[in-house]
Amino acid sequence: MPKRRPVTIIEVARRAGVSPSTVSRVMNGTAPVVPETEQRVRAAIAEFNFSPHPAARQLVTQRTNMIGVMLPEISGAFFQPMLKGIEAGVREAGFDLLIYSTQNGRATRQQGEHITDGLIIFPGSVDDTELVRLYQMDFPVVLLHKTPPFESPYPFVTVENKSGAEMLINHLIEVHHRRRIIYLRGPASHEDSLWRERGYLEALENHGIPFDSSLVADGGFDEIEAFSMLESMLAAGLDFDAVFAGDDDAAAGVILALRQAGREVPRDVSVVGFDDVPFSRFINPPLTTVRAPIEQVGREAVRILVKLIQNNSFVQAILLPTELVIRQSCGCGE
Amino acid sequence: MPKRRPVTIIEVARRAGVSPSTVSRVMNGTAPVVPETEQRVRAAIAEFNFSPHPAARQLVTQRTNMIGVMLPEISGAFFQPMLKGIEAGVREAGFDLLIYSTQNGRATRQQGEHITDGLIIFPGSVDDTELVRLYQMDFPVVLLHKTPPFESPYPFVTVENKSGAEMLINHLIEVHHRRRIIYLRGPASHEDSLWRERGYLEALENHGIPFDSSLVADGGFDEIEAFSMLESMLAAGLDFDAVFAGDDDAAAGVILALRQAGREVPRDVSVVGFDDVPFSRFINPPLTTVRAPIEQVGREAVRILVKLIQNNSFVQAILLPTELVIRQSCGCGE
DNA sequence: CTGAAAGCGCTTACAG
DNA sequence: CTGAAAGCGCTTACAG
Repeated sequence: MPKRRPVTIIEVARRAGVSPSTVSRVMNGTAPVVPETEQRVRAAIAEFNFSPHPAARQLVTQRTNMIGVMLPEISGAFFQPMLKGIEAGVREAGFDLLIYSTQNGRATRQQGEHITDGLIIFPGSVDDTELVRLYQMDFPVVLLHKTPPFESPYPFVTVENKSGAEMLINHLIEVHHRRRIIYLRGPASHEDSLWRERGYLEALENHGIPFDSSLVADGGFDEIEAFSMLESMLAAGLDFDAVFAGDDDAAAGVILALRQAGREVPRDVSVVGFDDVPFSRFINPPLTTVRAPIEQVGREAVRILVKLIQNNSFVQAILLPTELVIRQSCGCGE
Repeated sequence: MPKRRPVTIIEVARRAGVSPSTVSRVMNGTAPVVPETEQRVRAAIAEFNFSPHPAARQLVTQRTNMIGVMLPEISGAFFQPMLKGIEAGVREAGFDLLIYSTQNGRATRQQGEHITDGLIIFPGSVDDTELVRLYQMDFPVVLLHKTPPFESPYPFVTVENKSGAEMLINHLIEVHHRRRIIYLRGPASHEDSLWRERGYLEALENHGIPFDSSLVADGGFDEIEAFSMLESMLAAGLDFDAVFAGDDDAAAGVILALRQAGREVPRDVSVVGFDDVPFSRFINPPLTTVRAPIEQVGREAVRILVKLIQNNSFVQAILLPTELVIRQSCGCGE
């Protein structure tokens, strides 16, 4: 706790021989000020290295100048580029960034609307009734990778999951002649997983491959979880020649489990992921995946949120395109 | 911006038939209140779902209940576990987490001391004169992976870089008989890099291997930078049989450059990293490295910072132990 | 145990 | 163009 109290607007005003109102006006450019006065004020501000106390300003303006992001936990390779995009956007817009990780289900979010001018919300961090409550009080929110509940039509931004997954499965079928393709689902709260599954299903159907429910299981978009799921599928003697791991983290776990079981990737089994996170090109073999513009998703979300905060104008949804990235885990370029 | 103004302490007081003071006292447990009154107050609070306005409280208590972390940019695999540890610590202590990425050198930090009760500072994000300024006003700060300037003896937490690097190099020399070992430095502002270099030097010396300055270059603790550095060393025809990449990110870049040049890892060249970030076990070949307890570093830093904020009691420094993690990029277990 | 009053550091009508 | 005053929503001595 600072011993030496920071200087206030009063002392600056006194120094410049004006009223606090005038200092406020030059700082905020909120009313015309005679140039000569302005000079004196600026000099005093500089001399004291004055910066206004945010809490005081917040109290009267009712704006916090902060944007919050709510996420269930800080994990996964996905997280870094996403946060990077959000941070960049927030900074550009002149806001500060508050991180809420609702880890362990602790409900700190109660005050989310007090401490923040708007919220960016990840799947799994805020439940629908809370969302509705926020909507009813007109609080600015943008959803990430998640469509809003009917009663709170907030804008959302996500990526083309379905067509991305379809490209992936088409490739596996058409180029590598795989037919027994496992799909590992993500957490139930992630719509990404749902759409990817639909893409998977549709690609199968388009190629006349009958759906086998024993090939679909939970991978949690997570290395460890995908690893153990694959282990048990292997132990159960399941017959398959490819796996679409759900995302890249899960794909890393899958490849490890396969190797440990003596199955060679991609010779025996093709493995593909989703997202193209930074490490995907480095793993063994380099991962064939779909590039999701994660960082850009974060940026867009902030852009929309800031508009919401400022003008109340808003778009309904943004769907960013995905792109097939062929490396070697599918069987190409060996 | 919320249309429906949130309810204030006044309305709660009115509802409960008491004064705002009393409501404040039951909320903060700051003075004894007759049980029966307390009941009424609690009922009113619950009825209105009241939560006090943070800015108002801040203004009078001069505490923000926020901890800030300053970092130069959100990147590197290192970042995720570190932030995870910090987040967990902050949450545990009942604070909120503010992220300042001083990307592009934008100086938002000006108000860091206003908006935050204490700061966790990464190398490269805040310069020494700013640090001294903060110290002079008794502002709580903990440094990460960085020792403080003489005039501002803040506590810091870091890991055993030197002995970690030494273990690594010893292993390369003793087990794999490497003698021409490249060391790739990190950014100049990172003391980690310095200490690792010292460990490298000492291990060399202990084995009677003469130091060759042409084997030390900049890798930036970064995939891309390490990749190009290795490319140019290769192009220059430099003779070497191992590379200590500085950290794991750089190691990934190094391995890629080596492979692209037709050098096989680890047969032709051993490669080792530092940190043991999550992806290191997945790359090809699995990376031999040193495990730095990154998440724990974050947690410790918060713990110390919170003590600083509360009691002003403090420790000088914390040095967390590192541990050799042998996988295959060094040449083991092939 | 409880209330009335002052005050935290700003901004913003309202006068002039 | 500028100042005096009120007020943002709390907390905390000060009385009682």
